[in-house]
Amino acid sequence: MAKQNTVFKDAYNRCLKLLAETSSLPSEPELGQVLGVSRTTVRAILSRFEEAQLIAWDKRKKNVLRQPRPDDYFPTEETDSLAEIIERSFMRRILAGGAEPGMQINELELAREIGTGTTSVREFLIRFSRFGLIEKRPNSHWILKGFTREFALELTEVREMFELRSAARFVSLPDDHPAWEELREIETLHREMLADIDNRYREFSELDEQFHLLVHKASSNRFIVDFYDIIAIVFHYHYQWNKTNARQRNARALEEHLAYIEALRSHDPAKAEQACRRHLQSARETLLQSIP
Amino acid sequence: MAKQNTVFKDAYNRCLKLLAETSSLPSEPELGQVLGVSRTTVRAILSRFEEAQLIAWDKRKKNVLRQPRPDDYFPTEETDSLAEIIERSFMRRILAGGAEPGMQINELELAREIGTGTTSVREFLIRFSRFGLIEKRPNSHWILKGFTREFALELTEVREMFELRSAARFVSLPDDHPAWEELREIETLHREMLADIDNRYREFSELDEQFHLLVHKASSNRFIVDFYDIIAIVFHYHYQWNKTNARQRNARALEEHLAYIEALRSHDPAKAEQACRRHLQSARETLLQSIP
DNA sequence: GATCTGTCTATTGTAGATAAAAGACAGAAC
DNA sequence: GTTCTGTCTTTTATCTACAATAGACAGATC
Repeated sequence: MAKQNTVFKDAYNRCLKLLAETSSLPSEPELGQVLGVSRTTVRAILSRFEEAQLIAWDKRKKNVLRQPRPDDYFPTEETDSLAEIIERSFMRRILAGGAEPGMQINELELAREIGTGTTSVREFLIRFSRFGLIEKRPNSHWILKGFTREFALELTEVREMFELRSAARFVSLPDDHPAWEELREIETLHREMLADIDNRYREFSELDEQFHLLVHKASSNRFIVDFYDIIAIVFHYHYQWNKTNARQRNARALEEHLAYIEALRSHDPAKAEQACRRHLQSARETLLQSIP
Repeated sequence: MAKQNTVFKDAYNRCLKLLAETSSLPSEPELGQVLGVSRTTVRAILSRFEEAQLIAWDKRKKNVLRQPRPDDYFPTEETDSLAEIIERSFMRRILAGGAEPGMQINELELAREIGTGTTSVREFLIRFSRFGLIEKRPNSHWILKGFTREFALELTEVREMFELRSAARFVSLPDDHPAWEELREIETLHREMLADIDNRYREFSELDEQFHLLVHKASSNRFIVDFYDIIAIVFHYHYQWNKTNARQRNARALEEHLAYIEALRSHDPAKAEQACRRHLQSARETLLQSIP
């Protein structure tokens, strides 16, 4: 197989949802826009819809014939891109399995285990190497440096420098900057989640990422914003992995975020710095606690 | 061709130099150590030496038969790894040629131009993307973000944060830390270069990199040290590219480095910070001046 | 008994091939 | 005249294959 058609399958599934809500589909370019794919893919989807007798398609007319059934959808396993699959497998291995620092990583073995070609694994490792968890020996293997205490400390050190600076920039953003509106929306989400924390605490990870990314973006510095990728991936998998006291930890973090948001709103740099420091410190502690 | 044998050719050339200075070569493992290659490659080199009647090889005896001639060496173009070739071609294109921001980058076209396969170009672009100069549109092309004024400002902002912190760490290193010895050596090189500045100012680039890397390493933070790669590559090509007033600029930078080194030596954080700031500011100005 | 060599195997780096996806262009439909 | 569709070309994502290189092991040499 040369290329997975995951783009097609994922867009197909999303298009099925659109189809469920209307009696006739819009033009090809418009669909492409909405689904974020090219017209080639849109046309492939429409052809398949026609085959499945979901629509009657004649040039500009795309009339819906019937509602989609559950078995019209492609199974979700088939809609993930190869890169996502590799990332998940790899993170599971290094976080859960025997992740001793110094271990060698073998491209071929990884590829076989994941059931994919070496090229994709190799490209993943190259991309992943910027996270500082692995290192390449040219013409030879990769070395796992491990998710160690040092790693966490180095990561949080930089994170704190960057986030403090970003928060300082944030407070001085002009009032008509769209970030303020976004901050307000995020605040609302925080309050909603906190009101129903027992049921919703698992959703915190995503909101956490959204909030901190917004803060980092205020730096207008691509290196600072890009660095947030590293933090996000570490915390993302960290949340999946370490579930002890999750409810309580997340509730506390939500409270801290709210204080932090309020401080940003005050436009007072000193208040913002203080709230930021307080939250970052507890985030750091949480992370460190999870490392043996 | 599956794999270039540049490792072999480069090691062969270096081994020729060793051969010129002795009457018999050491053991295979020792040669591998010295040349930084595996025994397989060492044995390939020895075989070739034998064919070229440079040595008489019988098990542990590797007696030199004649001195190497200039034409025994492989031409230097053949000893560069593919990655180096691609990097150079690419940097030339984006720094010298029409480097309008927003331009699309085409893997296939680049590969054809450089005369290599797409895989290598692709991997290079992935690795290079962490420098923030290009960005990928999945399933589609890369976009050149360009060596712009914003890029330089964002880069120097982070650089200054990192270097100030590293310098602060440096002054508090214990007296027996090897960094102090290295600093002394670097200082000597500075004085030597300054004494013969008219002839040697072109060598500054390399010394500059060595010095700042030493400072960054004091941070003991892999993210800070890794970030220095970006600075190094930008300044490296920048020096090659912008030669106006090179002599004068480099002389000034050398003086600033010496003041900076002295401040580090004083163990006084305030002095170090001041000297660091002063130098970073002029480095920033120099960089900005070269951008249209 | 330590180190070296001969031989063999496993893995990486790179090219080439191919399906999926993007995108360009001309003519058709509004 | 703008937007859409049909068709075609180009480019990317991925697999497979193979030479270069690394690395392992047993027996030879010191």
